[in-house]
Amino acid sequence: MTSTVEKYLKTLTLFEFQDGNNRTDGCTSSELAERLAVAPSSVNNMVKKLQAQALVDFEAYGKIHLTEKGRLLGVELLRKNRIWKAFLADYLNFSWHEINEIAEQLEHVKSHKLIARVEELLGFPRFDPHGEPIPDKVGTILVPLNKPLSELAVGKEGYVLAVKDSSFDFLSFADRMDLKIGKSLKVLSKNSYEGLIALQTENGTHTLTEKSALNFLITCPICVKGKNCGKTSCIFSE
Amino acid sequence: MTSTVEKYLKTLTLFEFQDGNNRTDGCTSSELAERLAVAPSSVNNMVKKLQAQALVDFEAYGKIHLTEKGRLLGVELLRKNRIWKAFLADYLNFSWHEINEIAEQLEHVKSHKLIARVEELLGFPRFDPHGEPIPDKVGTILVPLNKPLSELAVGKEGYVLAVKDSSFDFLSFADRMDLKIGKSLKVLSKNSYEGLIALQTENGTHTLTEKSALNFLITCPICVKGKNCGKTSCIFSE
DNA sequence: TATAATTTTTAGATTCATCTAAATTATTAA
DNA sequence: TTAATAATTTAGATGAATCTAAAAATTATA
Repeated sequence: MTSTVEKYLKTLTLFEFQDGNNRTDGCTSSELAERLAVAPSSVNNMVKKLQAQALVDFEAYGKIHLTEKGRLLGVELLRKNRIWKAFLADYLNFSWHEINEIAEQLEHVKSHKLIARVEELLGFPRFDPHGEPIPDKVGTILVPLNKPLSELAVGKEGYVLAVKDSSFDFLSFADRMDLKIGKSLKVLSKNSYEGLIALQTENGTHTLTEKSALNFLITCPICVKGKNCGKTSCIFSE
Repeated sequence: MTSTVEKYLKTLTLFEFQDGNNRTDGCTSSELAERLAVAPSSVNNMVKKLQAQALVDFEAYGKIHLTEKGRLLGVELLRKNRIWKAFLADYLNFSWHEINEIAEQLEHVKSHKLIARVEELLGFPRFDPHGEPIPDKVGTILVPLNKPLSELAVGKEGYVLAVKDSSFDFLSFADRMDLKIGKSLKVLSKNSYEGLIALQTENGTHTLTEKSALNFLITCPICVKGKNCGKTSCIFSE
């Protein structure tokens, strides 16, 4: 198993869990090619090899689907990636936007024991610093309830569970507004004509566009655990 | 800079600092080939490429020498390797003989900031868990005073600075006698006819052959810092 | 010093992952 | 339904790092 193969499997797994939901309709060669920043013909080439190892299902001109074997390996990579991210943030004080590049290298280190020990050191976290769920050892991914910030009504309160854009510019922007994972917020007002949302964060008040707001996934500290908080300010009430 | 190139540079650097001394007579292709577990022709091929990048000096049928540029890169790899080893031992409780394989993967992760942060987390250690010196950021390697255990007279006391054999069997054997890095010992008696040495360790008393004793490098906790302890039981006195 | 043994180098092949450019198949729109 | 457009696949090439087997050079031995 080369680390290139690992990269393909991880990316395919991310496609399956896009938007927190299981997606079974697979992905196309060109979608995969774009995500991997590689030519479509390279994907085509590699997918044939993956098929020969029973890691994907594929037929000419069709969609690419992970097999159960491929999915398990892909989820394991996702697990490694997110545990390392948590380590970089918690133990080495890396900021949000510096983490991705390093974690992508660390995830390819081959040692089950290593990742288990790091996980233990961190106290078995369930989410990485971007708010993404960390799969457990048997490959189960717990996807918590959430809503994009853009759908929150005025007066609703919650905290940031995850962000969907991981570009440097976006993460810096989020940093400035103090909209980091775990930070709480309240919707102060909405201007639906202009598509602007005013927020109270732990930092102060900020205004952002609906388009950016789409990239923040919000949840409720009680409801996310499977309970029901019953508050009217809860983003899941009504 | 591929990680294969890094492996070559690191191994060449280890040749230069063999036995704690600077060795300037270079190494041959076949020596390098053996250490890297690769065919001599592969080395020959690669050395030409390294030369094209001014990382080594080499001419046909001659010895391989690192250039200053190559040496600096090699020492940096050594530095990374040893900092990771310290991390694996101190933070993740890996045992002595499990560390090598994992550190060899971690050392190729590309991020100066990462290794600097890990070093900081560990409190800027000067030696790795095998007792090998950790080069500093400018590539200086501090080689502490030491003597092989086999040269210690009866009554001398010291502690284990490093071990020279890193085979699984040897390290397990050392573990059993509690002759780990940093552990103290005293020479109780010597049977020079049979070549046996009796020791008091933190663990109890043990007997080992002169041949094994050659693989333990011993030092004095005071003298190693450049001072002079003055005790008669010091391994550097008389 | 000539010959044998060893070491080093060359030559050519292989595997992995990628590319470009051309050919093929699928999809969309007129 | 046919032509235009887009996506996918094939074919052939490239670069990295390796290998084996044969040739050349060096070193050791008789």
